[in-house]
Order: sequence, then C-alpha cells, then structure tokens
Amino acid sequence: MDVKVYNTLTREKEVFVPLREGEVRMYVCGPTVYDYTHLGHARTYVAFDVIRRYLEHKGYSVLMVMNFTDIDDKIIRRANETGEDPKELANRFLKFFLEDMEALKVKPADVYPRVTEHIQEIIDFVKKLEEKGYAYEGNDGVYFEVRKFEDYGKLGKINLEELKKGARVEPGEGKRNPEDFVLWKKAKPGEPKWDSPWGEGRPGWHIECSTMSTKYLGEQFDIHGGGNDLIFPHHENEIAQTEACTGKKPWVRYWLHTGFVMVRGEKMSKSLGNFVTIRELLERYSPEVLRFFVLQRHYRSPLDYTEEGIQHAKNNLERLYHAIENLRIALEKAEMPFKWGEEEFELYESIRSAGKRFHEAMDDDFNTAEAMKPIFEVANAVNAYITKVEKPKASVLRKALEFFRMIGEVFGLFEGYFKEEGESREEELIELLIQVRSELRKQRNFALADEIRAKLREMGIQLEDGPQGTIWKRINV
RNA sequence: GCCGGGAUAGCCUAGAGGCGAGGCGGCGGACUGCAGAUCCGCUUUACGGGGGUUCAACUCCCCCUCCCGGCUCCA
Repeated sequence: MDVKVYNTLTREKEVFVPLREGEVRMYVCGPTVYDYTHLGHARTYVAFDVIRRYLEHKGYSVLMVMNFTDIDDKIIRRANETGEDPKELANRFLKFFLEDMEALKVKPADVYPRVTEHIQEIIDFVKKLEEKGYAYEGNDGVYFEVRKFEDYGKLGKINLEELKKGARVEPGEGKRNPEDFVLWKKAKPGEPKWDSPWGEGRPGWHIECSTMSTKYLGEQFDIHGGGNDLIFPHHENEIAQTEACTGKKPWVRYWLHTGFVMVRGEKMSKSLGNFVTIRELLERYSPEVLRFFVLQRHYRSPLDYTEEGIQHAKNNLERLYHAIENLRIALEKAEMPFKWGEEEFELYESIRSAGKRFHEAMDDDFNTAEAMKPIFEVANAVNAYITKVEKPKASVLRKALEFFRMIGEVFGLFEGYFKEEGESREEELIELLIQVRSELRKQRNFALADEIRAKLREMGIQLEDGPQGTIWKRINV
C-alpha cells in the first residue's frame, strides 16, 4: 500500500513517491538552543520520529538530518542576560536537548549540522545568491530581495501586498523593501562574528537550513518538516533562497508540519510562559506515557495539554502493557497447537485484521490516533481469549505478541517489555518471594503478605492473585 | 484585512453519503482475605445552529455562532 502524506505546499494529501526509489531523505528543523526543550518541541520531534520509524518499517532507507541553530539573536540576548558566553550557552542547551530526545526514545538523526560548523558553506551560498542577482548588500547586512523571486508565498499562501498591510513588516535600516529578509548580519560590537566578503558578521536565520539541508540531502529531496509556526516566514524564505540559488524546482517534494500544543486554549510557548519542560514531565511520567500522549492525536491537529490528558494516556498504555503481560503469562501454560478451535480462529482473525487496519491508518498521513484503535482491539481480544480458553494455543499467542512488537517498533513503545531478556535470576527471585508469600497467605498472615506485595510494587513488580495462583507483571509505565 | 484549522455521547480522540466508533471515567454483576488484573452488562437513539442537495447527511453545498492559529521571535 502507498503512503499518503498531507503536503502543506499543495494543501492536499498526496501519494508519497520519493525521488530515489527505496530511499527517503528528510530534514526536520531543529531547535534554537537557548532554553530547555518543552512539550511543544517534544510533540514535533516525537511525531517526526514516528513518521521516520514508519517509513523505515515500510522498507525505506531513511536519511535524516536535523539542524541546530547555535548562533542567533536569541542566544546572544540570553547570553547577555546570564553573563554566559553565547557559545557555552548554546552547547549547554544543545546537550540538554539531545538528552531529552534520548529520554523520549526519539531515534537520533544521521547528521545534526550546527550553524557554527557550516559558516563557510553559508557564505558560499549567499555569494551565489548575490552573483545571481537575488541578494544585495545593505549597510547592516546582506538581504534577499523577495520581489525578484516570482514564486514567493507559495507555501504559506502569502500575498505580498497583503503582507505589507499586515503591519508587522519592519522596514529595517539596510533593506530596500520591507519584505526583504536578511541573509548575513553584520556584527555589532561585542557580538560573535565570522569573517566574510561583507565584513565580520553572522548568518541570518533562514539561510542555515537551505545551506545545510542541501549539503547533506542534495539540491532536491523528499521531506522537510517542522512545527506549524515555521511555515511562514521560515520555510517560505528557505524555498525562495534555495530555488533561487539552484534553479531547481521543487526543492522539497513534501512539506510536513505539526500542530501546536495548546494550554487552556493558547499555544504553548516560551513567550507566554505557559510551557512545561520535558524534564519536569519526565519526573512525573515515563517517556512512553509522553509518547503515547502525543500519538493519541494526529500530528497536524492541535494537542491540548492537561495533566488529566496525560493521566489518560498513562491508563491507556497501562492497559496495553497488561495485555502484553497477560500474553506472557498465558504462554507459560500454552499448548502445542495440535488443533485449533473456534477461539483460535477468532483471535487470529482479530490480529490479522487489526494489523491491516493499523497499516491503513498509518498509510493515511500517519494517522496515529486512528491506528490506536486496532491496538486496543487486539488487547481486548487477547484478554477475552485468555479468560475464555483453559489451554491457550502457543501459536496464536505468539502472533499477538508479534503484533505488539511491531507496534512497539513503529511507535517506540513497549521497550520495557521486549528489550529485556536474560534476567532469569531476577525472575527466580520473584518466584521465590511469591512462594514465600503464598505460604504466608495460607497461614493467613496477610499483613506480611501484603507488605511483600507492596514492596515489590514499589520495585515495579505487580503481584496478582487469581484462581490458579499468583502471577506477576512488570509495571513499565 | 488576508490565509489556515476546529466544534463528535460525562471526558479524550478517530472517521465518514446508507453498514461495529476506540479509549478513559462512572455504575452493576462474576472472581477475591484485601488489592490488582480480567470477563459480562449498562452509561451510548454522539456528531455546534439554521437552511439546502439526496431515496438517505454526522459526512456534500450555503449561511450563521463560537474557538484557535499564522501574517518576519517560535517546534
């Protein structure tokens, strides 16, 4: 089945066809590293992580690049406030960002180009634009002359005349036209700077993505993504620069943008001060709960942040983990499948059809919210099968387990279950404790029995007493 | 002003011209020393309002109300 993606450029869902067969080259706009990563960032990067994982699952080889803006007005301003060196400040938050991404199980990009490591390439790019007549030098920097690029506005559906009415277009000292944007900023005293044909200065914001993406992914590539807030002006300007420079259109085939995280009806952002950092959240919730929370909503829709919502996600994920643990326990007493009965056919069919619907949902513009449904249906079917059937058949149970493993790989979940192997010592000790506790229960020493249960629970092991004795589960959520 | 996205049962999320919504929560039952998990049932005649098209609209068209976002800081 083909994957369909919603392309911001055309405002339509299109069949995804990469430029080179079997390979996807994608670029996701990374953060400006001057502060901690918050849930809004996490939403975007988890969404693109799952998009990337799904494309890999479909058999594509994915080359993924994410940039770091490590020199910029905001970094300089923040550094001035704290008295820190801008470079050190950027390094610090860059490191924090990578730590947060790792904690969230976001697969690392193949290259993380930093602006300060690509100054020469950026200068060359600007020079080329100058040679081609798209750029001019003003007294405070080098500017891109927007009106020379006739396609300007195609991504954000911007009309230049309307834009001027929009009031917030700043004239800027060295600009010829208010809509022009800066490619190279000349340094003011005390600011970080690099040598260039236009004197000492630093790159403008948009130019870095054009330069670095084409360096690693070529003059044309498949996917360029980021938050909704980057459509205009950032991505619009990137298109103008790059297509003006290379002359090749379209520079990027598919533009993907994520919706905002909302807090009580407002966008989560630094300036509003209504943000929660990943670090804070990870103190209260596991990484998988946060991923699950994000994936319960389609990536383009706004996502409302509430504690209750995350709690919901936690409950949901717990339910799935229980089903997986139930599978493991059932497998211990499972039989050779010398014959299948109606129940086996039923469970098999439910797994098969769920797999199909999962893929249909993901093929349809990575609709993770829709893809959740079949997962719960399998969990229900598994639980029903296990309670109904005395001697479950190992083969169907394994089919269910494979299903969850597949989901786990695409969504980046269930690591707590599928990762560990060879912890048999720990398992033996748990079994021993269960035996001791059973003896205590027979003697009706419930106080001590309950204490053992409570202590194990604290360690992430949950005991459940049932008709066939006591079983244990790992609590991974 | 211009451009875009929304309103779905108590709550959260999908979807779609007729055909099972998924989860959470709540209630009742089974199981149980308690807890937990699980099963069965109920909460459930769901789709912002008004027109229209149609044999049939939650879905298509028009209008309206309300909410949100972008319009050179942003993921």
